[in-house]
Amino acid sequence: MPPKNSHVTFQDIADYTHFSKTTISRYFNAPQTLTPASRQRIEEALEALHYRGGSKVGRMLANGQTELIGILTPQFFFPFYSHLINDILDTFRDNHYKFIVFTCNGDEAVEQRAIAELTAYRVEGLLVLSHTLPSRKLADLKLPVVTIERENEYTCSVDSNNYSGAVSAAEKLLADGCEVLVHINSTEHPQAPGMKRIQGFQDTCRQHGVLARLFLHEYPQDFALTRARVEEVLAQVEAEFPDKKVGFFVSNDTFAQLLVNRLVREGRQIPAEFEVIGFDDSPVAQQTVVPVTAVRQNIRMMASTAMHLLERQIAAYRCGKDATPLQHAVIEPALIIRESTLPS
Amino acid sequence: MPPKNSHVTFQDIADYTHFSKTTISRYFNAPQTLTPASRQRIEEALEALHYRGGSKVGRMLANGQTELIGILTPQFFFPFYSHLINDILDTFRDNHYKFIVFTCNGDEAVEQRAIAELTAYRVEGLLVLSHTLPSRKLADLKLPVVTIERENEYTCSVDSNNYSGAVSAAEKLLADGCEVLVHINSTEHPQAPGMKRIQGFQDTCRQHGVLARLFLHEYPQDFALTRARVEEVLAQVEAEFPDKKVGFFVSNDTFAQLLVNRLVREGRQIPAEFEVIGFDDSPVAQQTVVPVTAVRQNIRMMASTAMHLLERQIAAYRCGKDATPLQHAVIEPALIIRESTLPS
DNA sequence: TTGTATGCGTTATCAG
DNA sequence: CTGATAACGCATACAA
Repeated sequence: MPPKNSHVTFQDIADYTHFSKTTISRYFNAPQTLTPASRQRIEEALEALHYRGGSKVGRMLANGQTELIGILTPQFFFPFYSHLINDILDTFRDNHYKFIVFTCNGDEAVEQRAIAELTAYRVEGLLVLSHTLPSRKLADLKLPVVTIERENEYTCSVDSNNYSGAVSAAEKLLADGCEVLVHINSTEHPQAPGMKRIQGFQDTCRQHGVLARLFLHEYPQDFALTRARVEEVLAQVEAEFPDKKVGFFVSNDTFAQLLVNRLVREGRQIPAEFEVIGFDDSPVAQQTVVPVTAVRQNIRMMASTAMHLLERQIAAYRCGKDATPLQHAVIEPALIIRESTLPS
Repeated sequence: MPPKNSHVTFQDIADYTHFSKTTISRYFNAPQTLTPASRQRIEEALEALHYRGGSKVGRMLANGQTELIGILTPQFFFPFYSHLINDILDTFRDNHYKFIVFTCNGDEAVEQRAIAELTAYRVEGLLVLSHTLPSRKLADLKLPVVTIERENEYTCSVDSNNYSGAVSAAEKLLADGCEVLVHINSTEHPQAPGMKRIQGFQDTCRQHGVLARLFLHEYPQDFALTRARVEEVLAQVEAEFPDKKVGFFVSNDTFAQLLVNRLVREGRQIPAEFEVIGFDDSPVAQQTVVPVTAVRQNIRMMASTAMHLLERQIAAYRCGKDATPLQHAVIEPALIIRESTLPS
């Protein structure tokens, strides 16, 4: 009988049943190879010993499979991150992988420590949403890695089709008769997938011969700054384009919401005088006074695609290969029409 | 020289330096006990072998300390959960604990599986935000556990002071001259800490001799339902209390936001005709057309308190005790005044 | 179908 | 200050 507060091991079960611990191991990993009678005997023992499951630690050491995946994310405050990670963690339902999660918050030192820990725990793969480390460094880890919506030159990746998202937004604004198109975005890493929104926006405007006005700025660190930024942009736009119907394509929903709030409080008509389209389609988009038309990222699809790409790599690694061909998945977003633009 | 794609072990370093692996272990765990010369020699070896850190798996098996903590949460869609978990994960900066996270989504089977996995990985403690399992069951695990904002009879816990939060909200509405106070809440588990908001609200109204009107309903599963619920409540209130200044105390910010949006779109004056106070103070509260006064949960404090309580228990367990006295921490929230009530 | 022997990478104990 | 040896809990190749 094992000590009270400790865990029941295969050895304990073996002693109780007078089998060897090998047989006990087989009971769990290949039950077919035991006689029904033996199985029965072991089952009784499990009952008697109050067996609550074996130790993965021993298993990990013995066969090297940890069933652990590491997630590196900046933080959970943007709905995009929390929703994506939510959907990734949900794959546990049909999948045996467990996730160790780190918030790195743009701090490279923390990210390095996190990676060191993850390799120490022998995680079988990495899902990287944070963008402080170049993909080159990630590739050096010689570990299955999938990066999501970030610079991805040397790693497998999943991104939204930011370009086509921007095109569909711009085309909607044009179709609704906007005379000037304004795009508000933040300047990030030049290779960030989100930068393609600028390209898609500009290309579409050029193609239609309509004026494209860009407002690029650094990502506002707090809410007051974002608010100030909205004021600046609006003042500028009203000065530059009085009496024109302006269509705003904004790089995130929070910004779109602030814009809508501001316009509504000034008594401007949406979508008659102004139209607004956001990006992400986070919950705020539908909760705004005037619900906001937005480019919806297919987050669920991004999560499952990322897991598939990672599993593929993990399988390859188990077969001894230490590099798989780079695959870059691009997920199509959808334009969700709400009241901040004309009905479709 | 170890094989190319494999990990460098203490044995490899020992072979290279002609020390024993015991000495290598000591180099990492008690460097003071080595001569500077030996340290030097080992450092050179680490360099030469491109050592990238040892295996926690071996360490786990040898000394039983996994430095792993399990988190069980319903999901990440409510800002309360994602923010709280964000702040918990952030403790990694000053702390050596790593977190395995599960989203259980109210599914008891999933939660059981998750717990089985977590014990299999020999996590040293559990942080439980999900509320499908009674605290009695959690206590049976004979593992350090802290429950957060949920039924907590048999476990250590951290809650917001829901009662005092409700009192301060009700008092603010009364001080602002509201003639009728309406509280909208959802019916949860009767022992859920959030239920104390109802109590605090009612007690305050009774004390001031003001009518307290309660709207309790099941938690709306989707956004359309929430919206419909807002309509019903508003219709009812306008029918029951025409020409009265009504103060709403609402159990979450999203609901408060919808209420505010609805009132604004109907041209009602806030805070002249109606006042609204939300709960949580999630980002939506300040992003609404009329920024919403809200009871702010001190999430950062809740996170750090939870970790402290858990560490205390873990320390006790390491000393062989298998039960620590139950501690229930209660964190004081703060009323954040915004434009949906009169200025303070 | 079952058992024996060995190894996984680290720490702990006890000697030297 | 350093080393030999035995654990930790499980899986696997090989033997019976």
